[in-house]
Amino acid sequence: MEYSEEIFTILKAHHLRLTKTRKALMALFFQNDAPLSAQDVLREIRKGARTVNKTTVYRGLKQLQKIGIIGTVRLGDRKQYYELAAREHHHHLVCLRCAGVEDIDMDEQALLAEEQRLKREKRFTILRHSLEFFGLCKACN
Amino acid sequence: MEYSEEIFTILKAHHLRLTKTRKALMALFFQNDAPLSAQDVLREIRKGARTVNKTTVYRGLKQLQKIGIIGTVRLGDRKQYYELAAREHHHHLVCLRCAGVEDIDMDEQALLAEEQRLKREKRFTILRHSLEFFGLCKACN
DNA sequence: GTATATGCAAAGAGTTTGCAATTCG
DNA sequence: CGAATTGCAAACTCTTTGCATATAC
Repeated sequence: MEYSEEIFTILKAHHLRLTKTRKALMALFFQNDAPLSAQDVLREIRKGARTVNKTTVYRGLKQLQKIGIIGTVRLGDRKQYYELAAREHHHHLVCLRCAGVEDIDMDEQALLAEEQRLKREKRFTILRHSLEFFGLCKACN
Repeated sequence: MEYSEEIFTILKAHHLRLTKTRKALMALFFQNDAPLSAQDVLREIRKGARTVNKTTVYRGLKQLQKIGIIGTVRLGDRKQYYELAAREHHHHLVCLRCAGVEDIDMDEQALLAEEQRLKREKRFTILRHSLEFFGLCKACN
């Protein structure tokens, strides 16, 4: 998905307008790989000489999530983090010291097999999983 | 670890008294396999005709965690959940409909291999990981 | 012009802190 | 007795809601 036509179409389909705030949000997520919290988003947008209210940001994030443009991740603290949903499924490496986050791609064979087993043995239908690694990054080590 | 001598020794080593609240907390965790939130704990203790203040519960949970008797888990909402730390490492199956939680044990070969890779390729020291599955349980299916 | 967006203040959930009163050992 | 524990109220973080005003289409 690229930031322009397609996004615009999705918004229109949901009767959402292409406002300045929404544009700023999009730009942020298309520039950033790391998951962003509402606070992160606020801070970043404010750097760009725009004043935005936190309520607006919270509402904007929720709407983009609802229409499937961004998705949420939990990284061990009480915050909710957001990242582009179009990106392929991946997990995160969270540094416990500097709080930095790195994306990682890994072979999910084993996890998928496990999900099959759970389906078979416990009759539990798995819809998604969350897997994050915590530790110390290269710099903090 | 069993609920009695050893626990008592650990408490004493940390200058913690064996109070009624602490006893109630222990009993709960030794009876329950599912991770409990502070609210859960409050509700359960109150069932037993004891009145406990939520502050006391929050403080109690934190202390037991600090001395290593219980550990924390995140299950996708904003709450913190606790469970006995002595139990072997495991993961959870969370039902998105009834919010029920089941423990699961699985072969972690693949995850450990992945952690080795991260250590090698990214110089990231993994201290722990969190893996939870979300979906619909047998009853809610 | 009208439906959607925004800002502001206030409220809500979960959790923590300060302080005086209480209890364990 | 003295240190550890409790309860209560208040504060704090993250997030949501209500309502009047502003803006996109």
